[in-house]
Amino acid sequence: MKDKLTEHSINLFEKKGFKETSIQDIVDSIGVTKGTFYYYFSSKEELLMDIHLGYINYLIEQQRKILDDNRSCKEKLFDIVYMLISNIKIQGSAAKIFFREMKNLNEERLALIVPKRDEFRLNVEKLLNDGIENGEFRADLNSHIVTFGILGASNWSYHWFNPNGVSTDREVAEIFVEMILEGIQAN
Amino acid sequence: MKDKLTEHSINLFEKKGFKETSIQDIVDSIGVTKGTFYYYFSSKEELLMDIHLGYINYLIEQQRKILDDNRSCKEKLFDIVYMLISNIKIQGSAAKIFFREMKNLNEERLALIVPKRDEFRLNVEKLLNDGIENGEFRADLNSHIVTFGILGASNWSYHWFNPNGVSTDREVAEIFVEMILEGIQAN
DNA sequence: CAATTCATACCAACTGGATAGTATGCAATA
DNA sequence: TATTGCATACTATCCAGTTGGTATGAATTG
Repeated sequence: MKDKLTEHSINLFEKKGFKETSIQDIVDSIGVTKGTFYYYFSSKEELLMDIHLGYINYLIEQQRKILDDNRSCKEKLFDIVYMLISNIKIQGSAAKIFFREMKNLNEERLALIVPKRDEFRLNVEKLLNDGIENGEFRADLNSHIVTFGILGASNWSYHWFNPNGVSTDREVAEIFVEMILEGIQAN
Repeated sequence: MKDKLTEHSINLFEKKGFKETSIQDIVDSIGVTKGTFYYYFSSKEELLMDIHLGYINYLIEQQRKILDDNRSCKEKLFDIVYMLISNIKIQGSAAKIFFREMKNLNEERLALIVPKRDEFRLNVEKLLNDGIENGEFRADLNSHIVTFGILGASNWSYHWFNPNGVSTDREVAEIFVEMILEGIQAN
């Protein structure tokens, strides 16, 4: 029941927003009552925190698997971009909530989320630095800013990417990584 | 007074969110009363619409100026990316509201905003196609998806770019456009 | 084995506070 | 004196969270 509440909440929060979705809306969508909700969650914000943690923890876990692999930096970069885009199929609604509704968490809770978000980004930055050191990437790279660029392109896809559309997640990832690695300039 | 109300609303909406900011909060921040607000706006949503229109119309106008110039596609691409990032100084709060609070507009109003957002994107896509035709950009480019990548990297910057930080808007734009044009791969 | 206790999982009704929007009033100004 | 630019007071509604339950089944005990 707790999972059911969370799943339905994610759908409703995505469509209508956190503040715009009442507990009543959530429990009505399942056919239970508010008592049930407060049996599983102590507050609406705790539910939101669960959603945030579910999203970011999954991403970090997947990233760790990729980084622990014994592959080139280029390949790892592709894997991370691909993972972010393919994750839209799995967690697209949660992604929207994560970036849109973060302001509804109090400072304490934010202090648990923000470092995880930063960790994910800094891992990419480190990957770039490793690639610069081993000669895979250009030596004159500003890895800090470039990381924001790569993650921006990838993360932004939750705004437009349709997992059931004509382009697959893999195609998009390939196009993105080719742009990032080789550029769009004609030779 | 109308501009003052709008400006203060933008600041409050950015910090607390649209639904979380009451009309009372807005008028209190200026020291007037709700009567004043409803003298200038017929509803809270109309104010939000004004903010959305102000943001997107400004972007389209700036983009038009860039595209009408007689410069290369590469230069125009740089100008657009630079414009988007430097715009954070001017309209950063409105940008956050634009992408975060769009769901608070009704269908009629959304139907006026979404085409403008699409227009901006399609203009970039056309710029890429022009560049492909005239040989500035690679012929095998998927301009549709690459456009999403470029705009993603640029737009995402409102999440992290600090106009008063160490990197200037111009530096970020230069790093982004170099990544987009030349790629990060070592030769 | 039968009675009792107890935790689990839910339900229904209510409260207190907040909030968008309205109706009306009033002073300055043009 | 009519309009502009506000202020005041009010209404109707909504909603998070609380309180006090009930049904069920499993474990405990006499």
